[in-house]
Amino acid sequence: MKAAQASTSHSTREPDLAGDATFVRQLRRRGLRPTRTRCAILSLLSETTSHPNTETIVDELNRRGQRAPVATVYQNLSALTAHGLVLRFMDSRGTARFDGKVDPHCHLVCTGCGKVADAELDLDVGEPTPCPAEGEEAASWRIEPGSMHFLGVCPDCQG
Amino acid sequence: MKAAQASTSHSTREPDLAGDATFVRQLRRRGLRPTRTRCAILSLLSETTSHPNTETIVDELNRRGQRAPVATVYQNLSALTAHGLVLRFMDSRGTARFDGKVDPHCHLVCTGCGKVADAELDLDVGEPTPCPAEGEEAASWRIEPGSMHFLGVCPDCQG
DNA sequence: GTGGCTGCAAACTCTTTGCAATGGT
DNA sequence: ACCATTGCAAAGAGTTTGCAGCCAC
Repeated sequence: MKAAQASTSHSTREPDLAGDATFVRQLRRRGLRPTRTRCAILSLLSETTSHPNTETIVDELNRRGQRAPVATVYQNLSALTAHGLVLRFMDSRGTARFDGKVDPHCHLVCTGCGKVADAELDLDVGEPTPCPAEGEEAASWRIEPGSMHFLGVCPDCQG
Repeated sequence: MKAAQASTSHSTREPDLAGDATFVRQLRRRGLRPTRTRCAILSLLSETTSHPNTETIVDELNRRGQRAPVATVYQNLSALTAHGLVLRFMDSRGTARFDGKVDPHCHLVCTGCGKVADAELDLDVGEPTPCPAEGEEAASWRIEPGSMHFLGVCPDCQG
């Protein structure tokens, strides 16, 4: 995963932006400052497929020595979401879940335990056609890639 | 919509179960007692395509003279959901939304304002195939009909 | 140096829980 | 009469907001 670019210029304190140069670049490209917390969040999300919630992300950051208060993590996740670096969606409990994988795929969300699994849909689904229901003109929505979700019951919760 | 069956037997107080016989039957069939609140909720949901949240439902009940405290409405919506009489899902803000239409269709959920629109998908989408990711065996999920959701940006929120 | 970010606390919203009173069968 | 449901209050979880101090540019 490309070793840390080590401490280069400025001060000698701590390996600043302790993160992977890839994340720094991603953040800069979107006009976001590459802070340690953000790099750590991106790094963490790129390594998992478990669609963690905010609490889990905070815990994992702590575990990695990249301690950050909840509010900051919320803010960062909002910023990253708004700039398209991560995908945010709600599980069946109404808790926000995050996904570093932004390319098209879909999610199975368990209505029993809230678990989320990635899924593939073998057919190439085009854009859904909004029903021009009450007042809603047939104007088109901008659908986000990788944003398809199915509610269901996971194997563990069946029975 | 089939006029009320009027007061039949028992007491003469208030038109009890002031609701449509259809809803009474639906509730009984699922083993739920047909209370006024439940009939009113079912009636209300059958008349709208706006996927109201709990607060909106409470307001609408009040407007119809079927006053009920929030907690009761929450409980009833949970019961109705658990028994498959209504569909519950989360909008992009993590607020629960309800849909009286349980037959297969899909939802567009606006990440900007939280609005939800019904949509049709012209192709017959089969079951999604879960990726057997980390620990998750290829065991199959039970997918609920009418539970497909897309995140996107509605016409009003674009620009 | 300046403006964005962090970090801590407090507030807010949505939802659930507990329990006595009421209502449906 | 019995048990589910109501109705009210209070607690709980997740998230947002405010503001002083810090850091990236």
